[in-house]
Amino acid sequence: MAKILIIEDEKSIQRLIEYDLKQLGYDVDSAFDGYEGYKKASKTFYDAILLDLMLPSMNGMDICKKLRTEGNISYIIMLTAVDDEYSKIQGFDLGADDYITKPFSPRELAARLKAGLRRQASSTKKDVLQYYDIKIIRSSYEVYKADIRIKLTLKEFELLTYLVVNKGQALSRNQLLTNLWGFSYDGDSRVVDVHIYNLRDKLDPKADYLKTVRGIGYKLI
Amino acid sequence: MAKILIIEDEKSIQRLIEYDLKQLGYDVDSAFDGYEGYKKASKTFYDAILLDLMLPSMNGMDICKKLRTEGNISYIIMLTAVDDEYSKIQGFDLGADDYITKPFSPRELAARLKAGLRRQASSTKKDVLQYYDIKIIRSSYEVYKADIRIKLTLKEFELLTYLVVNKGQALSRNQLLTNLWGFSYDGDSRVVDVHIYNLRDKLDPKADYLKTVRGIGYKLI
DNA sequence: TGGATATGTTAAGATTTTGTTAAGATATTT
DNA sequence: AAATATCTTAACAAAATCTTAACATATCCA
Repeated sequence: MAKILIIEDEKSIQRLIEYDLKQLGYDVDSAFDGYEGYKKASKTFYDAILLDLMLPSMNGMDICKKLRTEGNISYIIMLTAVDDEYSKIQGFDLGADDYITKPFSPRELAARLKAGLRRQASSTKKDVLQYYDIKIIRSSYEVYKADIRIKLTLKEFELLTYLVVNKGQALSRNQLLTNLWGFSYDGDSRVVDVHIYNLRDKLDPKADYLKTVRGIGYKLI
Repeated sequence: MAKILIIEDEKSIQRLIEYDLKQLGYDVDSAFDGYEGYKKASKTFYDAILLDLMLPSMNGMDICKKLRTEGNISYIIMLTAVDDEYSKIQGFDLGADDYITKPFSPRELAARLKAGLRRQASSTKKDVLQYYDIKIIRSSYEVYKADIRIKLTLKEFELLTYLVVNKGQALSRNQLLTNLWGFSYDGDSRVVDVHIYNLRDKLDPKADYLKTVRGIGYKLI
């Protein structure tokens, strides 16, 4: 089921929404201040993000803008008490997909969320993926690190893309083999390790966002 | 920048779209009923037209049909609240290029518009295509490199045209075979490779804008 | 601590993919 | 029908990439 992130500091509202969405079968996660929410959203992929406008430590608009700049494609719904046209327009401008004014009925939220997610699902796959300063352009098979082109082989490219798409998750060697090689090797192939090594080498020998998960496989934090 | 015409009678929606598109740098014009919209569209050229289905004085379908009959080639996106397959099909049938259901997110509209305009600009009925110092004249099947005529065979011509229209994208052998040969070969034909080789040879043996994307196919950078 | 297990690192050679050439097949023109 | 042009195939050469295997190093757990 779809993963939803609620970024809302008012506990009463947050609890209500979380309860409701869980009842509807969504996989719900919450953050209670702006920065925490931003970190969560940029680390893990959520199908949708419910984003309060007024938040401690980092406001909704900034979070939205920053996420979009990083290539985040979650369906973002802004929650706010401010019902004026100005902030509504500004919200859209910064990349929100929908906008809902407090107080709202749970039914309305659910309906909009459902509609949004449906649209999301049908909308085309993103061509450009961004992970910090790494940019992946799928249609041309190009990768840039801080705007400098990095030449990757096909397997490296596929591996990196898969890691970025599933960022935050630990991916087992078997999962990688199955999804990128097309079948699972008999247990103990070291192919993945070698490609990971080469990828680390090409991307940045010093950086350590490509973590080893001992006993499992690898993940991008 | 591209000129866009919005034909929409609901002021709130019209204002929102207009604001957004202007923010994105488009040159926006609006009409508030069907007949006014039709007159504007047939008098002035717009790169794209956002056309509401339900309008006073002349409905969207009729406008679309009439414009197409007159040879209008603007990129037409239909806006409608009616989310049934029937009117969607009919919309396309009458010559709409895309179709978007209300309520839609401005981001989605912007994305579709951008994609549509890009398609419009590069591929459609342009007779002369230019790629650096290479000029392709489709109607006469002539190719010039720095104003010097280069004689290409038909397949070479088609291949080059396809590459130029889709420049930047890596094109798989299968995609090329399907689109230029009309069917996909059983996996491992080398026809494409040979034509690419000849094309490189004729265009400029030294230049390397026609890149090999190992494991995939070819692309023009 | 020290052996066991997992991962990092390297490089050779196996494999796959593409470049290149030319001959034969097919289509077009004379 | 012959001549010509174009396309496709096949074969070998060249290059890039992938995989394996081996050793080094790190981490875990008794």
